[in-house]
Amino acid sequence: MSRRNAGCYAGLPGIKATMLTSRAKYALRATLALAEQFPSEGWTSAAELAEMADVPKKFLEAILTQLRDEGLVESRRGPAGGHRLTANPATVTVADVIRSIDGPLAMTPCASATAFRACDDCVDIETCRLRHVMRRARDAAASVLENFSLTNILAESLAEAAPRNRALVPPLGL
Amino acid sequence: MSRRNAGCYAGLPGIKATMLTSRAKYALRATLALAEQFPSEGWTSAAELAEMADVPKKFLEAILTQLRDEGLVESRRGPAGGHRLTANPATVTVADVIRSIDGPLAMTPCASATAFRACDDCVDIETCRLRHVMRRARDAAASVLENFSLTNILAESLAEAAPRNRALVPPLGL
DNA sequence: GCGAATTCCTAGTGAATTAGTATGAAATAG
DNA sequence: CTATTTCATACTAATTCACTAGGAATTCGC
Repeated sequence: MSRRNAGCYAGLPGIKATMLTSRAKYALRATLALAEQFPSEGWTSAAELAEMADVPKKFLEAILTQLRDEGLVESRRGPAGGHRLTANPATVTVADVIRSIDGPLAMTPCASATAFRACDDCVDIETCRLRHVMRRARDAAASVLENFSLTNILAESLAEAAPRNRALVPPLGL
Repeated sequence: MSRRNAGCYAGLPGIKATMLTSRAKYALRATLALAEQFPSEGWTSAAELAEMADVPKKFLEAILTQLRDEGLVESRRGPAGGHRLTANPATVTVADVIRSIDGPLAMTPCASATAFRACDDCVDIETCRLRHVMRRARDAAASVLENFSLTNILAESLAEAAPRNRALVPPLGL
């Protein structure tokens, strides 16, 4: 099988990026699909979600397990079982989902707010000249990702569908 | 040999991040070292740089070649040969260096300003609900990384050394 | 031109990660 | 009891990462 995320910047030979993994992208699509179902009392099966989010079913199962381990979703076995968000999607941010799957947002461990530690090759963290920039870059990205909830995203795509209501685009909260 | 960047978030089992590669971190340390030499007429050898930036010499050679291909440094062979920045370090940003080595800053190709394209698994880029957030996150990070020049970083670490002069911390330019 | 210092080029290596798939056990609704 | 679902473990093939090795090309001082 060909891998869908392979060589994601493939047009530019040799150039690749520190990107989101497929897992994380799929997790975002899946949690978004779950957010649409919220707060129905029922459960959405992995098969349905795979269809909705266009993610390989078996792979999605693994991703949902991880999301469950991280506390973002809960699941139930058996017929009529499935998955659902544990919390109101208005309180679940894009940052939450990404962190659950791909780990910290920062580009270096020493710039992480949630999982700070020195880089393995760090000579002296006190005199490191890169930490501050990396921290500010992380903070800037985090302030966006932490202020977009799943509900925000849903609302934004609705606003998109009804272009008259452009003013409804949610505030950034920078 | 043990790898210095291996398992960079290792404390947290299973959790890893979309981080800077060692290459990019090393490239930053090396260009910073080169910025300190600027604008001396001479050339700094890879061996010296490896020492200054604490990077394995042979690996640094490969990194410098890449930086040269990207136009950030120029080199000269022979005794008294070496490398130097092609431009004033005040005009070279952290974003430039990262992009030269790790590629675009965006976490998805569809959110890239410099290398935009649809994700390989993109169903329909028009209705994609994630592109906008990812783009804003990229923009936020880029506005930091593109406004820190090598000279800025050097100046900041100087300000650090002389804590009386806190006001000298360079403006962010957000 | 000679020798030494340096970059430059082509390969290669071992480990880790990624993007999945396969198989079957455990739970649960009816 | 049975069908449906999650859950756990294990597996694979491709790719990437962090390097290293070895030697060719270039250039300087003499």
